[in-house]
Amino acid sequence: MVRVRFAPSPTGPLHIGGVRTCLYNYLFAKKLGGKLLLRIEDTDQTRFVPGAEEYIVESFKWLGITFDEGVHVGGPFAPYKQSERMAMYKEYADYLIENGWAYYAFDTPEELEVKRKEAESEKRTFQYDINTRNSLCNSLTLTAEEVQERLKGHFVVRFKYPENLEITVHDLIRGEVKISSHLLDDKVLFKSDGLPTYHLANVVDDHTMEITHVIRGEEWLPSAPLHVMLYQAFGWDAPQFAHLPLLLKPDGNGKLSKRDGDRLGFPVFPLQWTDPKTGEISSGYRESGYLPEAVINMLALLGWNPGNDQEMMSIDQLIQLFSLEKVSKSGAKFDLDKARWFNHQYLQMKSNAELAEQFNHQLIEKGIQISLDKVEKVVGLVKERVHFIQELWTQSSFFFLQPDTYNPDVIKKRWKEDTPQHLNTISEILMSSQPFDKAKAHDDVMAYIQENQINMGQIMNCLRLSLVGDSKGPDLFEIIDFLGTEEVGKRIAKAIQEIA
RNA sequence: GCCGCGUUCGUCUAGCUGGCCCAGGACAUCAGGUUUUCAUCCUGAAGAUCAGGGGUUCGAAUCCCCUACGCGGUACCA
Repeated sequence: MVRVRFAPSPTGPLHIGGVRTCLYNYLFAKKLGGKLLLRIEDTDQTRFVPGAEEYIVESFKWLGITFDEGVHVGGPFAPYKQSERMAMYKEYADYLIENGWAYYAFDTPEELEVKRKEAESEKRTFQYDINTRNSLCNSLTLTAEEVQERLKGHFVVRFKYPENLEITVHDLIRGEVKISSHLLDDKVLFKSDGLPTYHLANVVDDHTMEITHVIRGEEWLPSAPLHVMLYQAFGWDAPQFAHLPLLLKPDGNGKLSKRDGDRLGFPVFPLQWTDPKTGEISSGYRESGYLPEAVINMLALLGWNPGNDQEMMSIDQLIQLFSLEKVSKSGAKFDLDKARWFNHQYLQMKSNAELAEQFNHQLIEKGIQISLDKVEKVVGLVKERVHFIQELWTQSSFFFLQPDTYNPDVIKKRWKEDTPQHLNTISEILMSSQPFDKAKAHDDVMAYIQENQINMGQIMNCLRLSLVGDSKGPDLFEIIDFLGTEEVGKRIAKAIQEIA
């Protein structure tokens, strides 16, 4: 049974890269009939941000990614929050020490900082490792009595890499990654605050929760050898590893960050987030009008592809087609235009009724009360030109409100001296068409234009300008039909008055 | 600095077991067409000497080596 996990730390809003990591875990699990669990890695209490955990849960709820086990749904391996599993980590750290896989270290952060500075000034780098641990303050160099004494104060537990060992990580995406134990530093496994670091907690939890595949970001690749060694030290079978390529910023290189989103004007987070400390607001995909299925589809293709030319894929299709072998090795730059395009595609697939219902909320907020089937009618008329739900309003406001400005460029280009006269006549023609009939109105107006040999482009654009305020929008007679002849008459009169 | 990972059109990528690739698709771009307008849509074009250099081979984007560049890591953070 395949069991995978997504294990974020609650240090703020969930980054879109994290969302993708979780998506791949989800697709992988679903494809293989396995389980996905959500574990909260909150071993660093100094970085805890209130609300972050709830944010994470809500984000996946919005996206439709469900978990089989986790903090919010429970499960047979509860608790799924590391701060609630504290007691067990100490035992595992002790086990490592007893078996010679780890040691106590008493050097203070300040002392180590001094060492680093020293080394730096000599163009060297200081590392707590095989080469230096025997000259530092730890249970390897101190007598048993001294160690006992020091254990009453602050201490950390460090991993003790064996000498002359080549460590191999088998990565499902990258193949074998090898490194010598002499190059690795003796990572802290257990901090002086009594909590484990990620490295220990992650390995212990993954094992006890029976995780079979660890699918995570590439930034973890350098510490994967440690994790492999930890499994070995405990005598456990290691899960399979797969390190995903990074999500890069759209311009230049480097990891996509919150700053890039602010700078380039696109969301880096699934949901809008308000920083509880500074009150700073970061935009989210949901609030920006993205459809969850579009975000999923777009994200899935950033670092993976089905091996053919298919791009539009529902979540079920993604599950069917997904495989880690097709995940690419290099980082993917975020493409805002492609994201827009996906949203447009998915928006077109929504029914008019569904969009109308959402759009109606916006209308009500703007103080516009109108029957739902009328809203639906408008939605049907403008949907195809809209990329985001919010644009429904900018593309259709003239259906509900009289224009209060008229595009000066259009006036300049199309509005002639005899325009008011023609518009008035057209207004009358439309009025006389009772009951109103779209097709007949169209024919009548065309006939008028023909008879009087008026430039059609000119008069039609002026008519449009009067009703819409600009040279945009769907079929004019659809607009007229929706507005009703009385309203059309009013708007023509108003336009003539204001433009003249 | 050291270690690791990576490098095909502007972007996401196809290409994985060498010949069907003078490299295919999509987004973006440009040009036409549709439309009374704008947008959508349709058609087409342009766009990568496969990072560079060496090999191996009858033949390499595909295999090997070197270099360059980029990124990641190098915390008592995850």
